[in-house]
Amino acid sequence: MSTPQARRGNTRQRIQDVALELFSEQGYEKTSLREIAEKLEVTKAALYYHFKTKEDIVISLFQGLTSPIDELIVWAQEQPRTLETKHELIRRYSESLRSAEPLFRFMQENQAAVRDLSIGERFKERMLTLFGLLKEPDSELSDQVRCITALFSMHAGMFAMQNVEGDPEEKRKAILEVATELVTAANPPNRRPVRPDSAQTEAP
Amino acid sequence: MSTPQARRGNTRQRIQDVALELFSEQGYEKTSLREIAEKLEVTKAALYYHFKTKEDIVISLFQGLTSPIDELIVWAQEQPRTLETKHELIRRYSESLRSAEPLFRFMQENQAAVRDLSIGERFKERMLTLFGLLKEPDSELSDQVRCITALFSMHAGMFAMQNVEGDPEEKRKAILEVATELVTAANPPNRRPVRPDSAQTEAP
Amino acid sequence: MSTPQARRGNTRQRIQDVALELFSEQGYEKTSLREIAEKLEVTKAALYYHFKTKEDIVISLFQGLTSPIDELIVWAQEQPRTLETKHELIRRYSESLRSAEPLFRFMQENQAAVRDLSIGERFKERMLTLFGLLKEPDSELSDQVRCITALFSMHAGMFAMQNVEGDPEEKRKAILEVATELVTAANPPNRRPVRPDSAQTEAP
Amino acid sequence: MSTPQARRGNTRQRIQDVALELFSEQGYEKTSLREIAEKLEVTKAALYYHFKTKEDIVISLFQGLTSPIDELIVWAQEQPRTLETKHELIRRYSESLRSAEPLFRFMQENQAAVRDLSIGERFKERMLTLFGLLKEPDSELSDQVRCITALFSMHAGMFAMQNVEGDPEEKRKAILEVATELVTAANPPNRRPVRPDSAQTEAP
DNA sequence: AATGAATGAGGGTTCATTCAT
DNA sequence: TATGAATGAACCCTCATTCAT
Repeated sequence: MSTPQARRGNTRQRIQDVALELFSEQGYEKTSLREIAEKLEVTKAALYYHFKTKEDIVISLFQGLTSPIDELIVWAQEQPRTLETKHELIRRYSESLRSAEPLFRFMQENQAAVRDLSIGERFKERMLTLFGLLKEPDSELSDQVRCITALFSMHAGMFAMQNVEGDPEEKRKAILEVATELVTAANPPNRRPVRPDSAQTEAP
Repeated sequence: MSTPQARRGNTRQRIQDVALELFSEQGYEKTSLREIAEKLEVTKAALYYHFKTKEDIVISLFQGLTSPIDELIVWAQEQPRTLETKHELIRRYSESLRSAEPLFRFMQENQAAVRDLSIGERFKERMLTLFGLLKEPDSELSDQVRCITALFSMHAGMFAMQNVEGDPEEKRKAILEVATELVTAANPPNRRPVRPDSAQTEAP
Repeated sequence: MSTPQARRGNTRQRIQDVALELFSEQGYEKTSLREIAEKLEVTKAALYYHFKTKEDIVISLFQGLTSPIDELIVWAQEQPRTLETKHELIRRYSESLRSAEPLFRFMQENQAAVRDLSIGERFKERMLTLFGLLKEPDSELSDQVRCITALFSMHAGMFAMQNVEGDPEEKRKAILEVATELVTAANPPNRRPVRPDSAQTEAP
Repeated sequence: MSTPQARRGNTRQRIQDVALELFSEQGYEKTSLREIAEKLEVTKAALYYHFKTKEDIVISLFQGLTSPIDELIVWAQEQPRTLETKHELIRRYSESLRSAEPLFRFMQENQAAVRDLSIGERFKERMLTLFGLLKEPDSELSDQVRCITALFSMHAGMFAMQNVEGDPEEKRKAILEVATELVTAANPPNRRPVRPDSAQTEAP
């Protein structure tokens, strides 16, 4: 399974795999490059052939994740700001997260470490943008909470439910369902008509 | 305000304050005892006079938090398992958290570090117990998600909303409101009639 | 057995007892004052009320031992330099050691530590003096070995024989017996003239 | 002689040399890795490249010694249990020790430290095995003392006689001579024939 | 594509010791 | 006759990183 021959040429990938595994198991700070190297049966120096720094490994891990999200954001910005769009937004988001579960677990559990890791700031921006796309500009506090909770539950959901029995895909659907409800509740249909400060009579 | 004389006798407290501040600002692993000591203008060794290990400092930080929660759990277990009880449960829980916000930020952002910190396991148990008190024994996946999300939103809520403007106390209320809704939705009134173990024929 | 009342006034003694116990059990360097203090249920500072330094404790431990040996040396120097005197010397020496066994175990097992402990040099002198009293001035190498071995076996004997079953007092006698033989052999009465093993009739 | 270039490739060896030197000069506990590193003009971290722990250095020092002794033990167990075998045993043992003098000085003077150093227990076993090979199964206490003394004198002998003038090789021979005598005396010729553990009618 | 050897900075922790009270 | 609080120095050890080969 990991004979020297089989390792030819895919060391970079293997480093990423092991790194993600250990990072999300033990945390970023507690995982040393020595540990990663040992598990791969290579030298620490070999890691430095493939990655410039420890942080670089993390960055590379996120590379497959950020562009899908960026595309999603672009897509959403092009759509009309309807409830349907929002529903579709989180549906697609949920989809994106499916393959990235360990990455999110890692991020969720290592926020303190990730925060000053350059990826941190970038990610926060995305979150705020998504948040902005979900909530109405002047919505009430509680509606904002609903939107944030919707996003968070999708991030944290999967591994927060490790103790709950059930098929992973079923869980994901359940989480999406709740998130959708929250978004729905955060966008009351009859709100804008009544709002006095800008007679947005979007009546049919 | 910080003359050597004025510091007599409250060093332990001051260590805890600075530690919590730095831990939740920079993360547990990235905060060194040297740093804490320097900020206090004492020696590292002085910290060791007051606390046996670095972990011991963390444990002491949680000491004021665990017992209120334990009491809350005991209280809830003595109440009838009604929706009102559940509402009151999270209302009280929200109250408990008010003073413990930095502690929760710390825990939320350092899960990886906290996990093998002895406090981690204990805390997880509490969460599972609370979860068990909120959800009905045989509730559907989506209802379980609602309960977990309710709990999580209360933990993460405050600092997840740092970018949202508004009075902290207002935010807390908004969060509580959403959490309450989630719990309500997770406990559909027409479910209980069917439950066999206690013919609660709550007529339609 | 160690009520606060019973401890009145004899703390100094108790420190010495515990110190000797721990020193010879774990070694001098590995035994910290904290450990001693904890076992006594006093503070480290209390030790410093009774002893100026850690080394001072050791010195005090040897105080009961050095004078008997000094007296023994004085006595021996006043006697005629006969074999009988030498026998009596080691007999009395053996007697002195009986009560000082833990002390010798400590010294034997912590030579490296004791060496630069001021007591070390002083003790070495005594040993050399005793050695000088046992051997004849111009004796052969092998006879010098016999004398040194006699002394050493008395020091190391007791705890070197911990694995051998038997009554401690019996052991001491056995050791003394062997030591006596060694001294006898090192002091052949008719030495140079007659040595038997190779009719070296070095007659004048 | 110690240019960076000349040092390449033999650092491990140099660490061992300096370590043994310092350990036996100052004691194990009192010798810090900083000291060793400084004397070698490398960093402490360099030591850790070559040895996993401080204890590991000690273990490596003993590696050249234990196998000769083990072989010696095996050899002796294959021989008939005669006096000649015993003589040859200690003769060979003495030979083994010749090159290991500093090591034995170290061990002898740091027993307390070595005792819980993993090497300690292993070494003690060897000693007991050798002891068992020298003494007769049911020999008297005094004979057991003779055997133990024989062994000990060979260990301690060399550096116990540092103050005695004479050629080292001559000293070794003298020590071996005395040890041989002790073993001889511990194995009385007329004991075995008669031994039915009682009625030892040792004819005149 | 990788290694062997090393470094500098810093980690948490422990020590003997001091001194005002 | 002790203690509470603190210190400075040192400890062993680990880390991410470098660089010649």
